[in-house]
Amino acid sequence: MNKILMKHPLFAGIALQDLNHILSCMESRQQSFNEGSFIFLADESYPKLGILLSGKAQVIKENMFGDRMIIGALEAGNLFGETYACMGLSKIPVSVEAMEDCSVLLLDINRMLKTCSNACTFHQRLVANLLNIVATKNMQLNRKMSYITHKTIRGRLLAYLEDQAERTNSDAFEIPFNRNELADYLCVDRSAMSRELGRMKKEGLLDFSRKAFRLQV
Amino acid sequence: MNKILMKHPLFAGIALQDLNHILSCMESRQQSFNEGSFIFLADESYPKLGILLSGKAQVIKENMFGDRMIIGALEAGNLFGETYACMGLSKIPVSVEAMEDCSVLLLDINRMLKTCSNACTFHQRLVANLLNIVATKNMQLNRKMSYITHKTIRGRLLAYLEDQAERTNSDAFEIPFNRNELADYLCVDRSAMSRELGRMKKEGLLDFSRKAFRLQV
DNA sequence: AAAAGTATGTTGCGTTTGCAACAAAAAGGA
DNA sequence: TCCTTTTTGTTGCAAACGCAACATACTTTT
Repeated sequence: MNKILMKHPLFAGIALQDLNHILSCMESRQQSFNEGSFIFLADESYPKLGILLSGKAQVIKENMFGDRMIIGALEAGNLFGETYACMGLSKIPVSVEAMEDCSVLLLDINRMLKTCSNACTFHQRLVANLLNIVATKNMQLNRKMSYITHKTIRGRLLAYLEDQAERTNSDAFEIPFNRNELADYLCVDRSAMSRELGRMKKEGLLDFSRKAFRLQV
Repeated sequence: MNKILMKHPLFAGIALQDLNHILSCMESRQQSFNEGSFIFLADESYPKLGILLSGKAQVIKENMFGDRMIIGALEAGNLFGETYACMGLSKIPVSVEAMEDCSVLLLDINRMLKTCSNACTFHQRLVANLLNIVATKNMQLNRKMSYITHKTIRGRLLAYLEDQAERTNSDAFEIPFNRNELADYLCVDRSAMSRELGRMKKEGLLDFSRKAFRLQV
């Protein structure tokens, strides 16, 4: 458990001995869930900060008609529930189901925000880390949105690739996605994207091989 | 100034007299900017929490080639810079330019996160409010993303409208957008969207008049 | 009530896209 | 090295879409 927590951005900059102190001071609970059971139940559970320590889980939303939509997959090390906890909702609007036997660390956001009586200085760092995590997700979403806003596949590709070039300060760079993942990320059909990439290469806009790209200036 | 601040979600639940105390205790600065001057300069300014008190401004990003992209418009009451401040960046990656003479309140995130020496209890509320704001933006982005992920106009419309129905607990509801705004929000062409709405009405999927919609169950 | 302005709906056309099915190339395992 | 699996590229086709230009309906102003 400590291995996962020590590496987790939520506890960045916090030493091991302090971590244990914090966890007890925040009355965190480590809890196990059997495969198929619900870690959070939509419209019933009070939203908490969850860290999946082991196992796999899914975030699920059921609509009015009762059909379930999978919003996301969780694996060991993943943080979940933080958006709803930080929003201060009293009921969480999604469910989280254990797809394997799971071990979970649950933290109460209110305990996190209130400076504890023993003036534990790491609370401040913890809150700053949480803010950092939520803000970073925010920026990642904004970034993705700025690509997807473009209506054509070429527009999305150029927006994405030019951003990568800018962020690596180089016209040549490697992307972290394979074609399938990139197409998913940009919300387009893989084969159509492949076709467009081919066209762009033929037009001399760029060159690429697998994950290595080069933009022509 | 106090009128705007009192209504601002960042200071929700904080009384007027406490607000003034907080602002001084956080060493906030109220600053004026002439039209055309930069409130933040990309890659130079240290990111702060900004609240536009009066005037209008634009968030701008310049790419490698120097052409500027308008990321967003700001008007009185708007919060800006919070994402980058909360991420703990040392330089802000975008510029904010005053489009009119502007008055701005600037807050240092670090002062906000550190409990002040006089144990001002409202700091906690302030941080909770900030977390709430960032998390809420997060959820709004996620929501929009869940619509745009659909590849067809009809898919996006149904995702959006069904979500509205669910959130109002009714098949009949009013949307907050006109056609232009809705098309922009869903990243589709207005006329194509209008055409699709017409088709869906003819197929009996839904009915609508202006901003009033009804989904057929 | 008429005029001007804004919002919404309609339509034709060429392009882009998703989809499906297959081909080729690269990576990984035995 | 051979075989299997995965990844990437190709292509035909029908459907969906963006775009532009215009028509109609509703609002606001005077």
